[in-house]
Amino acid sequence: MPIKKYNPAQIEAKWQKIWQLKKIFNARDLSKKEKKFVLAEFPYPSGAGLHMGHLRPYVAGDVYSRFLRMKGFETLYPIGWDAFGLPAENYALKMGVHPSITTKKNIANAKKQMLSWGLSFDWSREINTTDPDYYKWTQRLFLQFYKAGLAYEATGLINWCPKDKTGLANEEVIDGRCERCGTAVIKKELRQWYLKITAYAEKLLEGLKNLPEWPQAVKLQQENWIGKSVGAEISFDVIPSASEESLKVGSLRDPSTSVGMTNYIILHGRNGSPDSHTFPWLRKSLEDKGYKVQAPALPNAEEPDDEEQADYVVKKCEINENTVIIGHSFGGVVALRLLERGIKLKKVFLLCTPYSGKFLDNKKRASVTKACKKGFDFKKIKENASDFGLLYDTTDYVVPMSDGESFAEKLETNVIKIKGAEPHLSGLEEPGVLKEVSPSIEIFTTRPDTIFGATYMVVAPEHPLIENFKAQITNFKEVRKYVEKAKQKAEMERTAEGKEKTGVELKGIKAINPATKEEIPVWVADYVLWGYGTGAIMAVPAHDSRDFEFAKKYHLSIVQVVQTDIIEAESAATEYGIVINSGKFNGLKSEEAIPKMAEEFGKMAVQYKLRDWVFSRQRYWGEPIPLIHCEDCGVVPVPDKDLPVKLPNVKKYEPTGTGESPLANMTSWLKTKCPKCKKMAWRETNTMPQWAGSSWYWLRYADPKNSKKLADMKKLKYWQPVDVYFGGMEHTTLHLLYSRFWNLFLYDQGLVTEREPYKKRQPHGIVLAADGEKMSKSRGNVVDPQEIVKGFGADTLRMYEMFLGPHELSVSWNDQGVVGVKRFLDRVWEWGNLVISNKKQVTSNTEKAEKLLHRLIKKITEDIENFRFNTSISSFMEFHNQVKGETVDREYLQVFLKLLYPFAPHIAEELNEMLGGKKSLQLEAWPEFDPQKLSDALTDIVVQINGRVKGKVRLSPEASEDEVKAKALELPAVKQALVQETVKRAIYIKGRLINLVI
RNA sequence: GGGCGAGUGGCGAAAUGGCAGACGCAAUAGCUUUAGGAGCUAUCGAGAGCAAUCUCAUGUGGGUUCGAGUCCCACCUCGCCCACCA
Repeated sequence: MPIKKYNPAQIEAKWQKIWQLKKIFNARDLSKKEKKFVLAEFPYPSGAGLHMGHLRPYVAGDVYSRFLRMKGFETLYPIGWDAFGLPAENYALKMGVHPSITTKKNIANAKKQMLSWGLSFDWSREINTTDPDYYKWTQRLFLQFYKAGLAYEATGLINWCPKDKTGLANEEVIDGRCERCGTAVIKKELRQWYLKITAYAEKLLEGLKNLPEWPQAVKLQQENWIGKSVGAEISFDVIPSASEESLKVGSLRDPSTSVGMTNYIILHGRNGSPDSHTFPWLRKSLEDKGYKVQAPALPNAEEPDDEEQADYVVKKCEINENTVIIGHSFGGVVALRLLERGIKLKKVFLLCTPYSGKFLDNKKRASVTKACKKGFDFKKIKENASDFGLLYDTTDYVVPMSDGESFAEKLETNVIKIKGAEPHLSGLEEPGVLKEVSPSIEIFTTRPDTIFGATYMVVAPEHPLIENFKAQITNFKEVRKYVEKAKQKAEMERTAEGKEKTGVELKGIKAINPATKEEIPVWVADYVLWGYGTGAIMAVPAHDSRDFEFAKKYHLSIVQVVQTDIIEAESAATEYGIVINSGKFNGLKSEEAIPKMAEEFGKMAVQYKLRDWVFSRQRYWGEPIPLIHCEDCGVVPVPDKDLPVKLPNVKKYEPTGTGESPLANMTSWLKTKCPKCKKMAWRETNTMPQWAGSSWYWLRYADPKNSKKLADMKKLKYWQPVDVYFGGMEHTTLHLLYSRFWNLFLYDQGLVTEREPYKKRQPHGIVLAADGEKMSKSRGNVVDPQEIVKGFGADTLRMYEMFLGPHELSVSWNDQGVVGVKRFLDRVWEWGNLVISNKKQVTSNTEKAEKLLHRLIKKITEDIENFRFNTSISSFMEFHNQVKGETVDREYLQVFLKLLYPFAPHIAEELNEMLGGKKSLQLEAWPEFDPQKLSDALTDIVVQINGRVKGKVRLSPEASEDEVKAKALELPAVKQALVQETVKRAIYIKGRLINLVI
């Protein structure tokens, strides 16, 4: 009987249709069976279609899912489309086709490709991030962040891609370039929405410890990205340095001659005077630091009138733009009245200043209450002072902390809570207050043990100290020039390797090293980064190589304070050692000195490299941020009932490049009503980044059509977490980090049942072209998977893709290699047909065939469980090479087809049907092996002499050492070796090997 | 500069510390075919030898072990990630 030719095109189309019709891959919610959730990263549907790189995780997930279903698990293997993003929009710009249209077309094409590969997705759960029914929930979750205080708007220097004309998150900048288009990223000062991922830095780090099934490399990469450092925060006082002139007359510092420098006015409160409370001490302390201080005795201190006292201050005190007012209690009210009058001040400190006019002790203070009831004109107040400091006492029993919080809200700042020496900050000495009111530079260091060696300080060019001390810095012109230049430089330039360090000293001010009490110079240099730590450092040139390099160049002093084993003449000694030249700390080891010195001079603190996530994009094709700006109510979230905020159809999606979204031109969409006060208001015009929709998508698969919730809680509980997540290494510090963050947050909000979303992460290597280079259009080395399907069939494509190499390693595609797999499938087809068409019913299999089959079951099962697909394919080939001469029955063939099914499902189904199988192999149980049938009665045991193979003896694998040894000694090669030697020792590995030591 | 990973035939690669190179590609010879292709059979790390066989071989150099591609140390090369991160 002629054998029908193997025709992959025909049988593949046939089975793909049957699978779809019977919906056999659809997962059942809340099934009694144990569940498995297999996930592969959903694709961005680009115009070029899916490529070889997509195939790898999808086929791996498919093999695994088909295997799990046969193993009896309720298996969910879903798919969807991550369809918002720049390429669709850029294409739209070029061709004038709306992104929704190109996206639709691309999805249809990608889906066709996936179906042609025979992937067993549950298509009933298909999702699309650009579908309003989906992004309604993306918006809703954003508001959840907003309401929890984890989404905030702030102006800052952000990464900006000049080509894509949008802001970028830190994670989207790869080697100083835009992750999407490769353009060098610049820094731009912009008002942006941020998600406070830093609030989850510790949780993201901690969570990694509970992910034993994640590859170490992925965990390490996330750990490094979060970048936790433990060290100390230490404050260095800043003082005006002696001017040239004052030096001439011999006095160190004469405050009266320092024109334009910071000066202080202390305003006492009700029932106070310049000589009461902490004021004399505070005054002396500030004067000791070199500042001019005025402290008027205000009129009618017993029952004060705010306006009268303000008049008095104007009359009696010298006030200019560099004046800092410290207003204690009612004195703070007076300071605010000055600002209301249009008097410009540098900074105002409110110390326990009343706001409500109500007191915790319920006593009446009529004059104070009266003044408070008048209210404050905060608009004017904010206009006239550049900065505020709100210091409130946690032990105060008169003025409530809520008064401080009210001021904080109106003045858009935070309350600094201090435990006073006496309640209401009225002790004779209040060091907490002094620390806050006197200018200082906060630094972070991991080496507080070297503080005695801090011989200068460096601030980043963006540090506000520079502007704050504008008046005192004598070489300000030079400084400003340096700062401007540094800000203009692209990040890449600034951090370029081997670049020589530059900087300018801030002449006219000095810092005081809190350990040595010495005055040290302050520099600005761009080797200190504004974005990390506090944007300022104490420089210890003896023990930090960067500081060393800088100190050498600018001839700054170098003081060694740690003795290390390694003697280094021309570089810094950065290792731990024994502390020296450090007073009472001498002799301590660095490890011991670090916590001790941190406590002495500051406090232990933790810093992370992770930055908050810049979450707004100035582009069209993304989820609109669901917020409304109202003149009276401020930022108001769109109420749930009005979600989704649909992306409007616009004619022009051209990015403006100004930092405004194209949506800003859509007046009709832009104008809306404030949900709170119903007055006219404006919509937020920024859209969300690419990564928003994918930050929660796996949750939606549990219940993709739910219109009431992002997913039903019971269904979530059944399906979560993802058991295996297939995806690329490139998402480690992008999607994978972001989605863990969202999930951890949603867990804290009680919206999901699992802390961590993915139990196991299975990364895959890149599929390279035959030349070992990345496949790319420009190189012309792209292999289109559809060409392989056309030429050889999907089963060949799938198996070859798996056969290329280990799943997690990069592999090179080799066109010639494909035929090897095709040949194998041809032979399987032929062999199958031979067994099926055998007229004489074979009733038993040969012993050898039995052994081969049970070994294969064991091997394939273990390989799939460990994602070693490449060796599975080898084993199939090896099996086939050995079994083809043996006689086997039909059941035997069926077991083989079950094993083959996850890898090459079409051919397996077809042969199974020809064999008389009535149902899909998917519904069959996975074969079990019989351990009894794995080995032969006799086996070859290797005989070695001194570890070198001399021969083999054929014995039972259960043979004893003596038996094996006796037989081994009979081998001619062994006899010959033993002519002049004797066996000193024998090592026997049961059933495998004997080594004779002579 | 820091972290992680990898170096095995002409190529992709395999090998719980136990026969290195399974499996596949390419190559060579033969059979088959009008030819090309495809298929089938055999050979296929290097060197020596008529041969049985022997010697050398897993980036380099040491070490541990009865025995090392595998474990340890140092070095070299490549890849990835981070990077003036205080």
